Amino acid sequence: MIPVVSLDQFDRYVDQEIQLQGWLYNRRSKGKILFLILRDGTGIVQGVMGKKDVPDEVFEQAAHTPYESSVIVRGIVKKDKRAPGGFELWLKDFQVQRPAQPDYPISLKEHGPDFLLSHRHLWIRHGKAHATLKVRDKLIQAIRRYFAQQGFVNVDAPIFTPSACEGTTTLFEVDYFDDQKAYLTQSGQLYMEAAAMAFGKVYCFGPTFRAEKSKTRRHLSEFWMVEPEMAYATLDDVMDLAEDFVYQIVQEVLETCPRELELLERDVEKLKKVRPPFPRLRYDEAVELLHKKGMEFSWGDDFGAPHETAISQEFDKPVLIHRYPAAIKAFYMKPDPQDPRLALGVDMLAPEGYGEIIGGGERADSLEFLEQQIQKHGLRKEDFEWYLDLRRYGSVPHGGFGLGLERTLAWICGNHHVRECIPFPRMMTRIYP
RNA sequence: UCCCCGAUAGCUCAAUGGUAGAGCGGCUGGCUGUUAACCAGUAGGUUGCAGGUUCGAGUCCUGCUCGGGGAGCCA
Repeated sequence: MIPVVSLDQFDRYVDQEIQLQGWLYNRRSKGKILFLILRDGTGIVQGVMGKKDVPDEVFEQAAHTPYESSVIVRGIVKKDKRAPGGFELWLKDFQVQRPAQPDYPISLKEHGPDFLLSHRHLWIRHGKAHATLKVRDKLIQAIRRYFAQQGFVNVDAPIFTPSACEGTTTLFEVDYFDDQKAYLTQSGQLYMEAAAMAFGKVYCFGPTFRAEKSKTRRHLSEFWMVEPEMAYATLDDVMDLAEDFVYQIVQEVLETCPRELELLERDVEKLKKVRPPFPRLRYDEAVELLHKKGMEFSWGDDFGAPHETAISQEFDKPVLIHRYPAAIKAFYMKPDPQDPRLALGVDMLAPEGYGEIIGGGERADSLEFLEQQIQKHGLRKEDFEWYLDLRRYGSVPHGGFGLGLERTLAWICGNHHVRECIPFPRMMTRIYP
């Protein structure tokens, strides 16, 4: 019985005959010898077929099988220094499971973004798109492992929510529930605050939705966010967690994805520098830094993308910026006891201009203050009664943050655009495939 | 919503206002070590849509559609 072996197991089958179930990725013909590039989802290998090694009809068929036909081949695994992956497969048989049409659209040459995105369902078979999604899987595993090891309980937040978290303009409306509008969630945070009062340390991890009219390489309409929340935690605790968390997940990806990062041509030396401590700047200090660099900026404004890039360029690690003006932050942020103009919020900017990957902070724990804030922001108090209950029944200092998965992945992979960092991106201009 | 850029063969792109082109991919053939192989042949076009200027428009003008990049907003 000839074993069916996947490409990532080839090192255990050197000089043995195996079967490979996969697809024909590419072909080079040299007359009486065929080089058939095969992929099986776990990797790519060059199959070598000499005309004398197989019956004529098998050779003829292999020479003319269209790319991306599904094929089952039999051959001997050979170590070979010339092979990019270290192995070759000396073919003894080549069976076409189902021939592809001869007009497979994606070639190994360059394509434009519009074409590739319209063929995303096929594009994910190829090169960097494929490698990025593999890294995404490992990153997700690292995230879940980290929180499990730190004693966090996974408590997922709902996708449908009854009210806006902060303003209604960025929400997708859903018309289904009786008597009231519903929205797709833009954050699970408020629910995590409830969960933290029940379990201590919690996190949620799921899709979030923003109906922003944003067309930039940092924006998706649907993206994934992981949001830890801790009871009895201060802003410093939140910053410590964010720092250690980002350090650990980057380390794990470096360890588990060396081949993918190489294929992505990522300069891993830059990622290896991501070790604690990360620089921590007060908003005031960040503003000063911008002024020192000759940029115009008024105290009280929020940082735009050019400012974020300018700040992150000064460091070779992620940088934490904390204590923003309260006026530009969300209603639930706790004011700084040292200076009530400031809120105990923190953002983390990724290096190399990848922008904000984390936003969070310490939450307001006073019932009276939150009631004022809800009124000040023009929110409907009845929508937030459950949230206020958390302050009525055993309120404690607490906080957490949200990390955007695709932005983090774009940074780790060195990808230009977040749309390549999610299997099927949803953007303002794109809902297909 | 605003600003900038673009749309020509399946793909990536050329073409001074004067006959619509190349490379890749497809198809046919050649080659026993190719690495985005190479060589020869061949098929493939309503130049995004609608108007306008002109003897003549892929090219200039106007409007529209679609896409890309960015701003604002955000992760």
